[in-house]
Amino acid sequence: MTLRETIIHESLKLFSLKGYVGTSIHDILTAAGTSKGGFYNHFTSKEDLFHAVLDMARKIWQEKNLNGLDTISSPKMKIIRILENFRDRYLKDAENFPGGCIFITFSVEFDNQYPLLSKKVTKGFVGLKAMIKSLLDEAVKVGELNADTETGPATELLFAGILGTTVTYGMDKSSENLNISVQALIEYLNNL
Amino acid sequence: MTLRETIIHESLKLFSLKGYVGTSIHDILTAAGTSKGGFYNHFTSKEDLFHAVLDMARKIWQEKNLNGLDTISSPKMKIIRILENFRDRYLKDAENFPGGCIFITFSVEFDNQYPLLSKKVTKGFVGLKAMIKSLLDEAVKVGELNADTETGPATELLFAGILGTTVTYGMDKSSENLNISVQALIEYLNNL
DNA sequence: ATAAACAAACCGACCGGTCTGTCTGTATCG
DNA sequence: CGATACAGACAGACCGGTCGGTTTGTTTAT
Repeated sequence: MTLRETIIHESLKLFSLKGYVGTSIHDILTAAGTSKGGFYNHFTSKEDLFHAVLDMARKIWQEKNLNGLDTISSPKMKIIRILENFRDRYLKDAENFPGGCIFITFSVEFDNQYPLLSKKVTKGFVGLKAMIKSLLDEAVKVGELNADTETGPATELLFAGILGTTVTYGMDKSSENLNISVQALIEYLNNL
Repeated sequence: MTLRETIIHESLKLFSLKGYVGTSIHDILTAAGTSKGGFYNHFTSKEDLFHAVLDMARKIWQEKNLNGLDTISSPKMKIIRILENFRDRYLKDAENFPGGCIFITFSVEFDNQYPLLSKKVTKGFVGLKAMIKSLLDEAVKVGELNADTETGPATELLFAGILGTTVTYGMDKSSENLNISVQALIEYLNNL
């Protein structure tokens, strides 16, 4: 692993644990075992690093949450698979996100304060929400859900449920509650 | 309003907007129109102020979310009233929480980093969760919900839904999405 | 006169970022 | 082949500015 990669990966973990503002360049240098010279040889600023970290986090998010989705044809089963991936592969991924979902941390840290960074983070959430909505619409189309199912409210509930579960798991780190929450969301989907 | 009260109220707003660490003493002094002397005459430290702010936030939370609850006897209607209060009286309360729910901000900011402060913040969430659980149990008891209703998962879903809605509203500040989310939670409760 | 309330200069620690210098690997010469 | 030139990688001293907190001094009310 190159120094640049090491810095990005260590920063990802530190940002997950302490947030962007709460993590100092010094913290990063110590974790990556380098110095100011090493850092600024690869990044022009802390914000430059942030963008690199966010890109890496996005890649990991996709790998974890969309895993195996291409082998499933049913849109309803696709949503369930996302929920299971979210529970089993993503939230518990302490190697990359020891402090919990980095997007939640960023979004809470940035809104009202760093609109530009906030906007970039929010984009990911919008994408997830749109994906859920289009899968629900498709499920209605192919008859997996009743034709009169209101996919708008269902999307909002599933999306809010995922976010809320993430926050809760960040606080109590309880696998048990996590399993119950996700199971409740799956059953909600099945009862639509 | 005394200077102490002014400082607490302005800090509440600033913490809601920028978080605890992100808000400097200088910011607070400017907002409250005072100086270091005025501040440290009433508080021994920034953390001392934090506790005062948290106590005030808790009071406001109760006033807003539990409003009118004592006039309702039905446990199910009580939960619905809480959800409506949460939507109409609490989240949109820009006077006290211009940057959104301060407890979410604090919990995300503190977990993994300030365990003592985190624990104090988490206590409030635990209380809300327990309240929802006991209201659901009571609803089962009085026959408002089927006897075989699993109140555990329902509690987790409602709780995660509230937290997720809070995070979402903090990001997009969309009243429309907020209304849809809360309505979806109410309908989930009615379909239990 | 006295004490509380407040203003503001000041302190050391730490912040992100710059700058200089060293060290190492490789290309280019005789 | 061996000496030299040079570029990129990295170390760490250093910069101005801001942080939370202390101290000193002044105003105000009793």
